[in-house]
Amino acid sequence: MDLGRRALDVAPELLGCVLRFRGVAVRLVEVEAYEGAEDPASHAWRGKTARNASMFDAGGRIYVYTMHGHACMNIVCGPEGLASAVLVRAGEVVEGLAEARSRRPRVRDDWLARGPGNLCRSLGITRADDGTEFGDSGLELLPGTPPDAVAVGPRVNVSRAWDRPWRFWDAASPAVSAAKRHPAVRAGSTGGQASG
DNA sequence: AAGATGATTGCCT
DNA sequence: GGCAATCATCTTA
Repeated sequence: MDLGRRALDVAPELLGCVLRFRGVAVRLVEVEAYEGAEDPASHAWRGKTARNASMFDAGGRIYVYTMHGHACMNIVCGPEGLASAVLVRAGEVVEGLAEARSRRPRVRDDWLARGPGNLCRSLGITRADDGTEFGDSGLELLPGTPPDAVAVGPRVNVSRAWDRPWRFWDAASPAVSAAKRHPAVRAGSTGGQASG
């Protein structure tokens, strides 16, 4: 995966890829692109701050922020200074199931990494991991099985630029979050209906 | 130093 | 579907 390109190009290709960290690996099934200064919904829209600094680094590391007490992670893309990143919203646990279960008790396996906060909890990612580079601390991004059908639609819970269809998800995955709130505006190869 | 905000979750109706 | 919980970060004074 070439993370030197902008997030909008990288995001759909990340679907199906496997993210491994701290004994748990997830197959990515839902992502959103955020395009820095040109994107009013991005944390980087108003420039660099102490919180989003790692977003401005060159692609190949993660940006982790906390929101309402939950951690959320982005895969930073593009050249240094662009602040282009892909929010990882959901995945399916494919490795370290016992470990993931212990971090999220009383949740069905399909939903262990459903939602950005839940995915980070399953992987053991916290704000302290902000800026970690792929290859460091056991953080890995591996090729995997791409979805049969990729659905595209507006991003979830953003108050600005809500109409940009920059959310991509595996139309067949039960781990995709919040599909009810926004309809798909376009669908991939098999034309799958995404929300359920 | 205090108040508003937000790329969320989970429980209640 | 609606809303309260909960908190780091940013804005404003």
